Amino acid sequence: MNAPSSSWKADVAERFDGIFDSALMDELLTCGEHMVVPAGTMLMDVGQPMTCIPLLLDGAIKIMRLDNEGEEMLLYFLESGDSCALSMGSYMGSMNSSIRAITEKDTSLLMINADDGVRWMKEHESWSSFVLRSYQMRLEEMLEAIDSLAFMDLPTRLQRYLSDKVKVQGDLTLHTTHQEIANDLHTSRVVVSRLLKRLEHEGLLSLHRNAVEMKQF
Amino acid sequence: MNAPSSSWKADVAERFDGIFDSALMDELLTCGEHMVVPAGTMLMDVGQPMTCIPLLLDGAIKIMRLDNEGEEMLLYFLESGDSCALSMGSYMGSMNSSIRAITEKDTSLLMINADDGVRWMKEHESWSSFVLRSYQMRLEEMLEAIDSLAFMDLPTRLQRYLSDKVKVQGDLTLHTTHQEIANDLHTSRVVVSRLLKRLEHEGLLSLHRNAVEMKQF
DNA sequence: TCGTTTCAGCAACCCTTGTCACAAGCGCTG
DNA sequence: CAGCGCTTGTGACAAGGGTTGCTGAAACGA
Repeated sequence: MNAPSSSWKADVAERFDGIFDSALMDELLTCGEHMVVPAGTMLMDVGQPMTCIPLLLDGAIKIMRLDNEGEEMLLYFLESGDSCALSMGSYMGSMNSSIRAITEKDTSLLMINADDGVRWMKEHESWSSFVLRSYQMRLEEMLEAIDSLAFMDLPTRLQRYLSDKVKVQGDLTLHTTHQEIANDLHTSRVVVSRLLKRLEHEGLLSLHRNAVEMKQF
Repeated sequence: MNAPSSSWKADVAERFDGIFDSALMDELLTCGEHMVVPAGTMLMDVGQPMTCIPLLLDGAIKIMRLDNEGEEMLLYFLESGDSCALSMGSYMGSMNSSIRAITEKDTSLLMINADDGVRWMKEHESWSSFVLRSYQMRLEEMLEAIDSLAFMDLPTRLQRYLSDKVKVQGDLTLHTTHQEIANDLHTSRVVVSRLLKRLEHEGLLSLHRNAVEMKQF
């Protein structure tokens, strides 16, 4: 991320080495548009047309579902090397996003034009194979989201959330507020404060203003 | 379903007309194995290897997720023309099913060997396109499942469930027990009885032994 | 026909989670 | 420094749902 901006091509080559064949790699480098976006940027929102397919080079993206009233709910995180399968929807009938995507960290992306993505499906087997694997991974992450909603109680979900977030952030100290956590878990701030306090008493973490410092996970 | 057993080929032709090109259609008819299974048959279970891809000609299949203790939870129904995207997993690394599939009605299926399915991905664009569209539809059904868990209360979920079931069954009278409904919604029998009673008082349905008769939906 | 099993109704109780109200502390800005 | 907004802590309470135990009725099988 700190290297000169021209180095993203090396990054792509390294990240997708062994996944994309070399012809496709060339196309990626010429057709793809590289961008670096700061944490907290909304990359995509519900109802927006999906004109491009993001490949994640570095950073992390939070994928959320919204209900009619605009209430959020975290689905999963995308990490380096992932792609947002839902944005493949453009290949299909549904042209509009049904989810919201927000960068969780400063993030380096390669944006692929949807038309190119569609064309490559026929031309490059390594691409279609990547897309399918990507769908499969998204499906499995959705299943995990369902598991946690259907089978786990809130304390457990909170711990899972904190662990996931530590892994994604790569930092034991999470710079976030109780309100934000509550939004992601679709519960209320008071409840989160209560549970966090309990975990602090159990010695699993310590609480600070705008920060949760995990001891273990 | 009542026609002579040789007529399934006509059924396939009709069902997938305009979706598969004629060359692929021929392959389907030669490679596919047709089977009719009675309602309540478990077609696939968690942990089983997925060696074939089912195409649904007629009937309906209930797709469920299980937790560690074997507790069930309904994800969605597959209906005529659908395919089980999760069974495409064989194309990817994950060879084992993470879901359970049970026929909801007497069901007519065309089973495709996974190897054939993989081969067709390269050879027939109408196949790869079908597979992708299928993934997309499954993803969207999963999103609905998540919506209902995250955003809806139990009375609402129950009504949705009953409506869905009426649509799938094609019959206003559902031949089921409160216990079964409770399993699908991952709650307890007593709670379902309570809520159904309330709906009966509201005149939305009437209750009988082993049956729920919907008035409207 | 009789005993057994399955299904549904009901009441009482409890736990988890959500809500409301309020207070206190931090940090920023005028 | 005074004032304000944002964040967190806390107690009391309400509601949704899950649990237990028991009952009677319907279906079923010998």
